[in-house]
Amino acid sequence: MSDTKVRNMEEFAALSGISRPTVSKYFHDPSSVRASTRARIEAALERYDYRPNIFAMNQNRKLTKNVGVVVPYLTDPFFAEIARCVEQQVVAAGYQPTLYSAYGDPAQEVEILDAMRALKPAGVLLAPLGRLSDKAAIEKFTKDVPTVLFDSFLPDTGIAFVGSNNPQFAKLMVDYLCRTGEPPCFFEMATPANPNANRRRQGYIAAMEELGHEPVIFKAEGTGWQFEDIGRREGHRALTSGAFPTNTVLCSNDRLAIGFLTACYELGLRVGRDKDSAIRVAGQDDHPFSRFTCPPLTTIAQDYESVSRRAAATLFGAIEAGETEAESVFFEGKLVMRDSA
Amino acid sequence: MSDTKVRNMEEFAALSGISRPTVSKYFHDPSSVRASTRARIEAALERYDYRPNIFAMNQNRKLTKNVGVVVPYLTDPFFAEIARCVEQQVVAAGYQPTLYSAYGDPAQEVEILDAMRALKPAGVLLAPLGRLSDKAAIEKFTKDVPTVLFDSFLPDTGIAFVGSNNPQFAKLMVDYLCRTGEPPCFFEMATPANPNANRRRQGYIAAMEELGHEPVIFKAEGTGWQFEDIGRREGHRALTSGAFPTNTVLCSNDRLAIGFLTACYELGLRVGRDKDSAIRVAGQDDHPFSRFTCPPLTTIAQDYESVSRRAAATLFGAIEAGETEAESVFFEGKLVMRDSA
DNA sequence: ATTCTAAATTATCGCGCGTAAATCTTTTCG
DNA sequence: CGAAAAGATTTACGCGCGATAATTTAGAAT
Repeated sequence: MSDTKVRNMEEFAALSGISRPTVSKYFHDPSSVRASTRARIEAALERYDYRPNIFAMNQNRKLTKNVGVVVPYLTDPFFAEIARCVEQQVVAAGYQPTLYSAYGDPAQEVEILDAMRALKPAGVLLAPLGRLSDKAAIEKFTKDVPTVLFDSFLPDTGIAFVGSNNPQFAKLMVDYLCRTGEPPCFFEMATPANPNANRRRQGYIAAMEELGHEPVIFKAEGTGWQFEDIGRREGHRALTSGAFPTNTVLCSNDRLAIGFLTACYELGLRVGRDKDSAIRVAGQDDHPFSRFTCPPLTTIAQDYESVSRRAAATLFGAIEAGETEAESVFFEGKLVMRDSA
Repeated sequence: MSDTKVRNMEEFAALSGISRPTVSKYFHDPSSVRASTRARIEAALERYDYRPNIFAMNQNRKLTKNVGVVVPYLTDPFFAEIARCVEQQVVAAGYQPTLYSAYGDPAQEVEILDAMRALKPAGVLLAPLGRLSDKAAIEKFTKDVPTVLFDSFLPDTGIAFVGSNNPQFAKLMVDYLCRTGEPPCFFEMATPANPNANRRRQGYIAAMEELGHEPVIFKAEGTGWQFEDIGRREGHRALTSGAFPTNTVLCSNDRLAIGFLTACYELGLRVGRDKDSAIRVAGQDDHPFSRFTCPPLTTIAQDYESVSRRAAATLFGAIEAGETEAESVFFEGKLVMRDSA
């Protein structure tokens, strides 16, 4: 690579012996120029290290190659993991992802969308906060920018929704737990921010009734995104107040379960499915850390890979075909048996 | 807000009764215009909802108000947490953060820096991958873009480094462990990606020798960023092979410790500092999850808040003053006593 | 060799804003 | 009240690229 600094496309075009409009076409779509000219441009690209000015490029383009990825809370390893998968898909499709986190704040979620509008993204993959989201603002945004929702469903919003079949999660786990021991009690947050929690509760109730058991639900007090804290504190309260008529607890999600396991430990309760154990604990999500809890957590695995793959595919399908609606998908969960239940 | 759509600054300037260059000045720095004109502009802003085109803005600006934040691996809650703090600081300073993760890949780290160069950021807060980083590429980048390094030190690179005093971490913990029981063995990765690990090892050795104990180091095999996996697998190996002459293990970081705790659990070893326990385990970092391990992990807390605050302050100080060098800072860690040691 | 067509070239405009110089206006303060 | 200073305005140009129309060229097919 030469040390010559190329200032703009004009100059680069001259150096490569190709006219500027053709070079412009090349950068917009390399396959749109003849193979021989393409080779010459790429040869010059090797020598002179020129890159078009993105600001000048995007100024006159209706849409950029940017794709926004928005998650509710990036310090939650679950969202960090799914964001990673989604970003990977976006890159594979030839777009450039930009990652945003609302950090649990609905106002910040709206700000992110506002800022993104100015960036003219080709599309957005959005996992909304859920109950606290400014639904009107989000719906309005999705009318301006092609958006696929994932993880957290909002009605009548965006091109499509891609997520998990949450009622099935709970049913799967209830069936397993009843098959192998006492029927589970349900441990969830009193006011869950995420609508998936409601579907899991409903799935739990339905599954229990189907098997002829009385559903028992403990509602953990507390708000915010410090789920482990809540699981621990309210786990103490539930366990010491005898809130559970059976020896089995199904937590609404793994983070609650992780806190609940801490509470069990601190109360000297041995957790597991063997005879010596006092209690069985299960979660839902297959959180990256659930393999390392003590004991490792039995849970329902979300299909991160399929969700992100499908969400991205739906978005790019819509962008390229110009469709404004597509079919929503709910992926099944898989039971992951570990030692906690 | 009127429904009139304002297309550009020209039009907005006309609507607000101010000349375009003055409006331009206002957007660049609202305090640079007279209070009365500022009021008129802001009144018009209320009515007409105009926002300057960022692409056109940045095209002719040498520097933007963007600040890049780069971390090695965002699905590591430690980096997610520090990224959150850093982003907060950047926003507070009136800049717009953009978050990137190299996901452990040096090539991707370089790509991120390359892409960022094109975005003309005012500055960058960079936590390098460490040993695997393309140091030459990073050093070159820091010569073009004001960059403050954090977490992971690289010599002669950037404006300054802001991180933790890692040797002190180990010393603090060794002192505590020796004071309250048997001297610790050190459990670390054989080929750590992060240079902090080396300083922690050195700190361990120095502290042990100072107290007249023989340092014992177990090197866990394995590469990559799945530290918990490595801690668990190699923990099994270490424990079953009798690699630890004492009943106390200091892990190089909390993620290794979390995996190590799982190994202990699976081997039926009771972890803790009471008489009934077979082994004491300690970590370093105060990882967000270390409060919820079973037992909760005794560790050294990194001062996330101070590190991010200082890193941001150093960067903005340099940007505004145009300095190219500043003093590096190493924050002390604090002992967090929990039940594991 | 001729013809046809796809591709490249030339020429030119426009995007929305930054920026500079010169001029005009307002505020400040002695 | 007047002069100096600070701020606003006008005018004009430039940034780097997208996009278009008219023209020329190259490559493939006949």
